[in-house]
Amino acid sequence: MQEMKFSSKEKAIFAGIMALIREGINPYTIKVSDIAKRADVGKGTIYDYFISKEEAISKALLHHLGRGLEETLQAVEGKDGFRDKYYVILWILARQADENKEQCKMFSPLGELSDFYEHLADYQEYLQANDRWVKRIFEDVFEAGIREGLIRSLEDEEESYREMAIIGALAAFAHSLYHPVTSLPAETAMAASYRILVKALS
Amino acid sequence: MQEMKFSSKEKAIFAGIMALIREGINPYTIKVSDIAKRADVGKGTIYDYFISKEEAISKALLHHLGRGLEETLQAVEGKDGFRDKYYVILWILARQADENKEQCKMFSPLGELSDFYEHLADYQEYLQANDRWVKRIFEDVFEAGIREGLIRSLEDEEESYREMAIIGALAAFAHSLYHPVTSLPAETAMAASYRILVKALS
Amino acid sequence: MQEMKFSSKEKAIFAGIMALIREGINPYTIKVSDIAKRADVGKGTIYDYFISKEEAISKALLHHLGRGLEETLQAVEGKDGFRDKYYVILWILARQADENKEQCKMFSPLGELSDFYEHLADYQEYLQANDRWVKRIFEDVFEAGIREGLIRSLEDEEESYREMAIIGALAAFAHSLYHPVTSLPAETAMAASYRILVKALS
Amino acid sequence: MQEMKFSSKEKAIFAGIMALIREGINPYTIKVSDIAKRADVGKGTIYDYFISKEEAISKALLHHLGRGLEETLQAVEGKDGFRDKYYVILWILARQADENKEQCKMFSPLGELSDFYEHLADYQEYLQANDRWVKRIFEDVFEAGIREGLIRSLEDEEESYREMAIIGALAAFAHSLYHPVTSLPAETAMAASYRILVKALS
DNA sequence: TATGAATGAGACTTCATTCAT
DNA sequence: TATGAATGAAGTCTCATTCAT
Repeated sequence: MQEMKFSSKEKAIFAGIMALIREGINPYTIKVSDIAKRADVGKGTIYDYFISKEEAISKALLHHLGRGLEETLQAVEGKDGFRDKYYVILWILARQADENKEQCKMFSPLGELSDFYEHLADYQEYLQANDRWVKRIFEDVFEAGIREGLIRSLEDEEESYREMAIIGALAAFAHSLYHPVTSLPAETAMAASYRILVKALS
Repeated sequence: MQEMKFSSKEKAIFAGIMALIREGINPYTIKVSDIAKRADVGKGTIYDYFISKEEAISKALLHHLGRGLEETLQAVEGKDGFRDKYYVILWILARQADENKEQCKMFSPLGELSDFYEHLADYQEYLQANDRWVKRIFEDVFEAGIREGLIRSLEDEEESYREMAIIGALAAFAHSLYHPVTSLPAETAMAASYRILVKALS
Repeated sequence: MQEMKFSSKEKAIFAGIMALIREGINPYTIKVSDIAKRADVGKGTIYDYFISKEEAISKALLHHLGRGLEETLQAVEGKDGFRDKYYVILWILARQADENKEQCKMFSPLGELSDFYEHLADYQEYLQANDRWVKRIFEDVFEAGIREGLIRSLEDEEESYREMAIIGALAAFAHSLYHPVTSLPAETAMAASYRILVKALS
Repeated sequence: MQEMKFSSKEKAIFAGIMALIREGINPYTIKVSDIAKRADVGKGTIYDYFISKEEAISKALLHHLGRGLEETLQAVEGKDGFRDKYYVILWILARQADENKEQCKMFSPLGELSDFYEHLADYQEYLQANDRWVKRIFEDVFEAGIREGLIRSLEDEEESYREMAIIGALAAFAHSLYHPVTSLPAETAMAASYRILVKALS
């Protein structure tokens, strides 16, 4: 997955698409001409590298997701304690909430853009690759928690419980970021999310 | 809010839109002609009641959401214990996961359809109405939990913590429903969700 | 075939297409927007009646052909003697050479536009209908010739010879009309064509 | 005419174009990239030798036509009697009907591809060159016929009659080759064509 | 009030042509 | 000289919206 390199044009197109999304344009309403303008390539060039607009957007999204998760893992590994590792994820989520909304999807129950991804021949492959990143991120966090005695070491059959707990804790935080009515200070929401996680796993 | 009644044509249009979405058509790709066919009305009629396709879909979605939340509240009130009340919500989520994916959004951190809602003049009004439903559902559940001593009565400033906890617990369950790779038995996932909630709030 | 009536829009589109062709625009290079402009209808209207540009042009051509052949038959039946009947066809060909080039195709060895027609589901049906018109025209001419003793009555197996003879005689005339280098007075070419026919069949 | 030599690239391009046409691709829908692929040259190379796609196709077609006519003349000259000379042309037409449809155009009343040729600066020159070939072919046939007393020697003013007769006889045969409904054995059609010619000219 | 035939702006995509290498 | 990656003009077709009935 990581080995597959992209040409400079492909990378420019990906960057253009993500720039558009970051500006708040809905992936479903992006126009080819916008992508071309943003990526500073001709419209035809997009079709030299992708067979359709959908494929270009799907691949851009998935690629971005993969890169984001990879960076998240590095950030988590770069921290030492359980709390710091978890907070790193929360900060990344918070930053992404400002910039765009895609990254969060990985931790979210909803794959709203699946319609897009389904256009993709290697959809499942991509998705599994991303799942592997998520797994590694979670494992790194859990190991620290267990080492520090903050969370209990669970038997095998409860592995899925642990995963649900961290997803829930992250989703609760993400909800506070995205939900327009509630406006909670980021620190308070982070503390609450961390508390949910620790209590659920202790 | 409840007072605003809809004409039979409006209701037919709402029903047509929701039928389409339930069939798996993405709200962004619904065509006016599809709605008209589904609702068994002329295309022009839609513009007699809504100023644009976006408004029709937005209102249909929000109306559906409101009705769903109202029914959820009734179902929750119809149950007696904390556990049963919470499980009723989980079962409703599970059913909706089969039928469509919209309802869940309310509990989800992501308002993926916000582009649609934003076209709506009375967007905030609608949203707040739905939030009020959610609040009432959660309160009913929490009261039972406190009565039964299963969850602690929290001070005011921690109200948002309690809300985040239930949102997280529900989101964790919803994630297990929607995420294609994990396939956990519904009962196991429900038990896990309930456990997360109780631990977080005890 | 003849029973199929066309709506006023369809007829307008047919007329627009034929007007374009009569102006010398090659059927392969006609643009949808040109047709729409010529027919004074919206571009979209064309797709309400035909599934593609190709279908619209094919049907226009075939319809025009059918109408032309029908009129030719009537003109031939309206004349009395063998010579006059045949000359009517020649005059029609001469007129059409001025106006457009399609009609002649029926009498011509080449169905150059067959690429178009092949897009048509009911291509064969149309073609056979036109062939039937051609047959009836030829029969009417031949009967007069036999009555007048100008051409021999042929046995059955030689029916195809007779048909080839008249096609050849007509094609020879048509060639003189279209071939840019030879410029023969129309009357001379007609006399020659008639002479070829009579000699071949006597 | 013969003196104009073509470079190997030009000949490769001509061959590529004719290969495409022989495969049944309509000259109007040929793509430059197809030509390049077929001719095994770069797309840019085509523009080093021709100013446009149209010119390349036109010249390929005309060149092919000229070569075909040249070969036809040689074949006709290679035969001895009137009948054999004429039949050689018929066999060539029959073979070409299998392979492609272009060659026949010369003998046909219709220059359907004239739109192409008109793009050509030296269109008239080309056309006249081909006409000269056709004339020489016909003359060779006629001389034999006169020598054998099968056809009458005509006065000057009737030269065009003789030409029309042979064109008509050939067109009648070509029609039987191309018209999809009639399916006459080749030999029968050839005999009929020959009979038309002899009767017309006796 | 209700309709759906008609519209045309604008989307996606193709492909002839260019030009840096 | 030869190439083919890149371009963008221009094509086909869709579909939200209008309006005469």
